[in-house]
Amino acid sequence: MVLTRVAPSPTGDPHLGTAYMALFDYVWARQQGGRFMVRIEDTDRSRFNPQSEQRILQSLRWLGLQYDEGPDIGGPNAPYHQSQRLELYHRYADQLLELGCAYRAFETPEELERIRRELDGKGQRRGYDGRGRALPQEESDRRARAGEPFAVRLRAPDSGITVVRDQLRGPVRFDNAGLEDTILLKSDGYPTYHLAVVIDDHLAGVSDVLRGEEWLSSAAIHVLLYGALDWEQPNWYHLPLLRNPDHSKLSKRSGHTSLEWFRGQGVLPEALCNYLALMGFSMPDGRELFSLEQLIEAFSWRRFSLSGPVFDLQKLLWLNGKYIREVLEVTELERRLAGFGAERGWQPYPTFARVVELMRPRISTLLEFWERTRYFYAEDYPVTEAAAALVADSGPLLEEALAALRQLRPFSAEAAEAALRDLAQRQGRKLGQLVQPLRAALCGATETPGMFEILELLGPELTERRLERAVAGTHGLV
RNA sequence: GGCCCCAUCGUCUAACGGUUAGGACACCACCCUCUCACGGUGGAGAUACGAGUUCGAAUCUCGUUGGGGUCACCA
Repeated sequence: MVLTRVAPSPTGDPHLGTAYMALFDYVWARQQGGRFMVRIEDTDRSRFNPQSEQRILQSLRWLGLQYDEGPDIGGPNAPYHQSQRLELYHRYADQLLELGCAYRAFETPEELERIRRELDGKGQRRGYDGRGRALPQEESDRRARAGEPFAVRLRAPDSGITVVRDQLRGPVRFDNAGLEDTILLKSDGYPTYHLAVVIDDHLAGVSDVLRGEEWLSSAAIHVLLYGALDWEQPNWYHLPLLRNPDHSKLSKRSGHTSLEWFRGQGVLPEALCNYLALMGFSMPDGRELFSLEQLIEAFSWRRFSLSGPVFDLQKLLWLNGKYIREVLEVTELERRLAGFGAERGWQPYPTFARVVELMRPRISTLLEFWERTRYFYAEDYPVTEAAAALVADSGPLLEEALAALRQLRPFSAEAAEAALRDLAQRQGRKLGQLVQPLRAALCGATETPGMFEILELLGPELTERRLERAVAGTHGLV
């Protein structure tokens, strides 16, 4: 039985990298008929952020990556917060101490800092020299009993090699001499990631550990712990890290990494999942547009690439546009736009459905729709510099257009086209020379859907009012 | 710097010893056209380098180079 898990740390914004891992956790578990679980790794009290957990869980739900067990829905492996599992970690830390696989270290942060500097001076970039190993057992016990704070450190083997059997790269060998006596239990009583992850994954029966490549180095520590506790190892999958355009590990510094940002832009969750899947996986037939269901159907690790993919916002936006115009039904698109707008105070209006139709091939996000169609539903629409200039230069021409449009009956797209073509011909101009100023005056922009359709949607009243304003030179001064 | 991972167009990738090295985004041109998009057609653009194995290497091996990760009482 396959059990995968994603284990976010509630320290800040819901991260794109979390979604990336969760996506493959979800897909792999579903395909294997297994389960997918969420666990909260809240063992760092200094970075804990009380809002973070709910935002992360909500982002996962938004993406459609439904988990089978987790902090808010419970399940057979509760509790799902590491902060509520402290006795467990202590029990196994004690066991490791008894086994001789770990030892107490009493150095203070200041002492450690000094040790680190000494080692660095000797050209060794490591955090600790293992001096705590020399402490006699009785003294260690006595100081612990006396209440002196200590950390529990792994007693890394001095020789031999530890092999991490990564499912994606084959055996990865680590020289044990290069391993550090990593801290397993902090002096505040909380475990570090290394101890907690091994215990929790084992106890829950996590069969497949999917995580970022950043963990590969410390995977040796985890393998050692599984061995010390005589537990069977899970299958390891270290996935490549999403990269910034400069190829560094994806970070806030050079791009957007918060899932909430993408949602706020009006990126569709299915498009984001689809795009994330493309970061490493490829369909056998090369298709780039596919649903989560199709991904589950076709997924295979053999088709997974290991080079760190650069996250390309432009391509995501293209894909999102593709979903908007080709995947979603129009009515569904209307529903999403309405829902998106509602959170920001934008309401559908009488001509909304028709405007959606016209804008569909012209937008790549939901936000873009609302931002670029304000002239359809409000009078305080923005006027671009180019539009303002065009209007200013076209007074007489607009007056003629206004006169012609006043006569327009019915006020339909067809009639408007006939009238404007006729007017342009009488003026000896190309249609565009007439329509562009009109567009600028009526929409405040030089880039919009077809003018004839817009005239019909605006209707005679708004059209006349806006043109009168334009002719009077008060355009854009609402 | 030590250790570890990775290496095909600018970017995401296909090709699992034999292909004119394919597709997508982006870019350029043209078509469509009232603008902008969409759509269509075409174009430019890659196997990092060097050895080896082989009749034959993008593909296997080694080295070099480059990029990334990691070396916290953070995850």
